[in-house]
Amino acid sequence: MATPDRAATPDRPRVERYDPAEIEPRWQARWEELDLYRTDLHDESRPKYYLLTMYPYPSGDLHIGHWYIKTPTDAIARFRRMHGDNVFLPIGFDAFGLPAENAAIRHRIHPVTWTMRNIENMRRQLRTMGATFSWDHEIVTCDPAYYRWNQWFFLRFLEAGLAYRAMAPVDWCPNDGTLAREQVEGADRRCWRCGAQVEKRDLEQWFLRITKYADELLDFSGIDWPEPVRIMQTNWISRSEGAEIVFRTAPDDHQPGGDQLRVFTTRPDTLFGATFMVLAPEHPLVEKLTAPAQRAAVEAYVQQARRRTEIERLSTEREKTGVPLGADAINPVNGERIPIWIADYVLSGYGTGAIMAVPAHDERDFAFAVRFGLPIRQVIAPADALAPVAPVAALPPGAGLPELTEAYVSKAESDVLVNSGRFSGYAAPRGAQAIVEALKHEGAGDIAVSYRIRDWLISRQRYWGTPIPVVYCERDGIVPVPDHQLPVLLPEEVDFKGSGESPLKSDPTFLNVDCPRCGGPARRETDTMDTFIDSSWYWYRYLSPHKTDGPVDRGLTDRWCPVDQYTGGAEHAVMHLLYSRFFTKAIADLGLVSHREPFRRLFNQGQILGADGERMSKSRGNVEEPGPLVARYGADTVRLFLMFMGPWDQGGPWSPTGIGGIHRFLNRVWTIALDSEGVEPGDPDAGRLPVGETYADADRAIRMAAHRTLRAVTEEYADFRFNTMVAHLMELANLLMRYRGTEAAHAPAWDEAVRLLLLMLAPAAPHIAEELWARRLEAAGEPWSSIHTERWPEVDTTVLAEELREVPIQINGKVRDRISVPAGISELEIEQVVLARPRIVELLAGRQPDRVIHAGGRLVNIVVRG
RNA sequence: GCCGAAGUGGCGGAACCGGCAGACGCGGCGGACUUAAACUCCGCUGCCCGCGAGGGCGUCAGGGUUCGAAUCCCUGCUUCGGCACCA
Repeated sequence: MATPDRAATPDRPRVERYDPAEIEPRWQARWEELDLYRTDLHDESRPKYYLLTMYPYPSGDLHIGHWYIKTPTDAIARFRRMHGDNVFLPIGFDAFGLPAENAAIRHRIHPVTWTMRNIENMRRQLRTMGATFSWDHEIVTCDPAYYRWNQWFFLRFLEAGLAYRAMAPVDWCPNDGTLAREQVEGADRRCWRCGAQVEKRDLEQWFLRITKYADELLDFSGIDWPEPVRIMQTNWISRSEGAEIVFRTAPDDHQPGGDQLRVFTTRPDTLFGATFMVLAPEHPLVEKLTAPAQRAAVEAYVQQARRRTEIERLSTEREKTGVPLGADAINPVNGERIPIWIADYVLSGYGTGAIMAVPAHDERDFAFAVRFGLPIRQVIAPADALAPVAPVAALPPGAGLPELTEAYVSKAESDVLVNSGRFSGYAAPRGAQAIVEALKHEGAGDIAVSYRIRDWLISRQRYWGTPIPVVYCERDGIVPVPDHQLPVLLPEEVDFKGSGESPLKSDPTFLNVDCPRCGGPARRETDTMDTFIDSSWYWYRYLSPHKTDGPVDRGLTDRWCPVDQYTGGAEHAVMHLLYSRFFTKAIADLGLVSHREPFRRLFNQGQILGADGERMSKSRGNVEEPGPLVARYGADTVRLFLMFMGPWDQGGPWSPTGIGGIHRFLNRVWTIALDSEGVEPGDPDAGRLPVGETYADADRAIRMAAHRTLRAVTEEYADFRFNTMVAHLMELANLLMRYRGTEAAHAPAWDEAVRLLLLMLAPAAPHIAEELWARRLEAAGEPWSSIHTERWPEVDTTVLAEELREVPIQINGKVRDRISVPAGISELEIEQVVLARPRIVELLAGRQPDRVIHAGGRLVNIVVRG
C-alpha cells in the first residue's frame, strides 16, 4: 500500500492512504441513492446513445471474463455521458438453456430455483464492478412476462407464413431420447449420460423462414460492422448463381420412367460432360428408382449413411462411397442415358439433393468417377489448348486434348466449350447462357439461385425454454393458441429423470388440453424454442420491460433503435447476430418496428482464456474469479488492468502478472492529487526542478503534456483503444510525479493537469476519480457534484501550437542526429540548419547530398552516394 | 482443403497514413529510504563489439518495390478463429 504518510513532516498533516475497500462501496451506494445513472428514455433534450452489451448467461458466478467484457463497455457509457449523451446501458439475463436442465437432472434441483439463485448471485457480483447499468430495465428471459412475447412473435410468424413444420433429423439416444449438440460426446458420438451410440432420427419440427431474407441479409450497407463478421455471415449464407436443370428418368424393365430429377449447378456450360447423376441417400426418389437387383445394396447404403457419424461424413479426406440404383436418367440437352447413383457426398439439404456429375470439371465427381470407373468427358478447355486447331466445332471428340489427370476446374472467361454439340466453340460464360436458354425453351431448366443457409430450426425437445404455443387437435390439426391464452406457462411439476422424452410430456395437465377451436381433445406441442429466439429481440424489450399489451413500445423503439453500439464476443458472429438481423427484418415487415437493421455499430471484444490457454469452464477448473483481486486491489485496479492488458478485441490467456503496476499507478494518482507538496526521501533530486529547467519551462512542459495526453486519450476512448489510453495516463502521471514538491507544483498548470487527469480517468476508474474529485472540491470550498456528470474537457490547441518538435536527421536512412525546431518552420529553414550541424558536416565528409527528403517536417533524410 | 486474423525484447504489448522500432507496464539488475524487511521512490535494462565517444545487427524466414519497410507486394513457415464434399 502507498504510505505517503512517510513523507509527513511536523508542518504538514498526514495524507490518508488510498483505500479502495472503503471508497468503492461508499460511492456505489451513493450513486445508486442519487439515481445518478437512471436513464430517462423520454428525455429528448440530449442525443440518445443506446449502448448494448451481450447479456450474460447466469452460470452462477461472474468470472474475470465477464469483467473483461463489461468493464470497458461501462467506460464507453461514462465517456459518452460526459459528452452530453443520454446513454442507455441495460442489463439482463439469458436465462433459458441447457445447463439449468442438466443441473436439474444431475443435482435434483429445479431449473427455476437454480437459475434464479444464480441470477441473484450475479446481480450482486455485477454491482461490484461499479458499472452504470440501468437495473430498472432488467429482463430475465425465463420470466413468463418475457417469454410470452416469444410465443406472441411465433404466432405472428405463423400467420405470416414465416413459421412452418417439416421433418428434420435430431441426435437420438435410445435411452435418453433427443440430445443437444453438447450432449453428444467424443469422436464416436456417445450419449453424455449413458454412453450409448447416438444416431440420427427424423422428427417433425418447427422452422422459421430465414431463407426468405437471404438476399437482404447479404446487404450490410448502412451498418458499421467488422469485416470478419460480414465475411462470416456472407459465407454462411453463401449465395450461388447457376441453373436448375430437369433430367428425366429413362424407362426400363422396372419402371416407366419420366420422373423429374432436378439438379442445381453453377456450371450449366458443363452439361455435355455429365456422365452420371448422383442423388443424396435421403432423396425421395431413391426408393422408387431402385432396381430389384440393387435393392439390397441400396438399402444397406442408406442405412449406413444414416448411422454414419458426423465426423466421418464431414471428412473430405474420406474415399468416396456410393451405390448405383440400376436406373438411368436422360440428359435433356442431348438425350444421352446416364446412370443414377446415390452417394453421401451429395447433401440432401443443399440445392435439390441431386447433382449432375461432371467428373472432368469437378474434383469430387472426378474422384468418384475414378473410384467407380465411370466415364470422364472433357467439355471445357483453356483457349490456348485449342488455338492451333480450328474451327473448334469441327473437332472430333477429345481431339487435341491431353487426357485429364485431375478435374479441370477453372473460371477463366476465355475457356471454351468442346465436345458440346452445337455449343462447341462458345466461350464458357456465353455457352452457359446459351445452354440455359435452350433448356428453358424446352421447359427443362432455368437460371436459379441457391443458398447454403437453411431455414432456422427452432424446435428443441427440452423443458427449459419457451413452450411453442400450438396444440394438435384430433379434428382441426395444428391449432395456434389464441393470444388471450398466452403465455403458455411452463409447468413446474415435471419429471427430470431425463429418461427418454421431454419432461413436458410427463405432465398430463400440460399435455392434454381442449382444442381452442372446437373444444375437443387436443395435445399440446411439447417442444420448446431455441434460446436464440430470446436473444433475437431482447434489446427492444429493454426499452419497455414491463409493457403488458405488446412486446415492444413503438414510440421508444422509434426513438432509441437501432442500437448505436453493440459489444460482444466474436463467437456470436454468425448465429445470434444473423438471427437478430432476421428478426428485425421480419418484425419490420409485420409493422412492429420501423427500421431493418438492429445494430448500427458492432464491436467484437476478444475472449479471456484460462491460464492454460483454454476456454474458461468449470469442468476444466480454470475459471478465474475477480473477487480476490477486487478484495486486494479494488475494482478500479481490476477494471484498469483488464483494459491495459492489450487491445480489447484480442483477449488472450489470463495472467494477473502486472496488476501491481496498475495499482501503483493509481497510488501515484492519489499522491499527485492529494500530496503535491510531498517529496520522496528515496529520490535524490526530489523537490528540485530538473537541471537547466526554469519554472516557466516546467510550467509549459506540464501544460503541454496535459493537453497532449487529453488529445490522445479522447481519441483512444472513442476508438476503444483502452490499453494505450491507460499508457498515456501513466505517462502524464509519471511526468507530474517528477515535478511533485517543486515550485511548479503550485502553479495553475499543475492544478489544471491534475484536474484533467481525474476527468480522463473517470470513465475507466470511476471510484478513485470520484473520491479525488470530491476532495478537491471540498478543499476548494466548492459544493460537491459528481465527476461523472462533468463535461469532457476540450483540448487547448493554442498550448499545443507552442510545441517544439524534435526532428530526427537521417543519412541514407539511418538516424545520425536530431534537432529541435518550432512548429511551423519551413523545410528550407530546416535544411539549412541540418546541413550546418557539425555532426552532419563531419559524416558527409565533403560529399554533396544527392537529395534531401522532408517527411512533412517529421523527419529529414539526406541521400548521398558512396 | 477453403475463408479470415495474427507472428515485434525474458513477458503483455506500442509504433493510427511507408518516416526515430521497442511507448506504457511486468520481470530483472543497481541504488535511496529503513535497525531490518515489506511498501514507496530514483536509475539502467533488444542483441553484439567498445573503457568511452561511438559502431554493427535487429520486427517469423526468404525475395522484391522505395531515399526510407514492423507497415506495401510475392513465396514459404507457424499459431489462432470460422467453415468444412454446398454441386
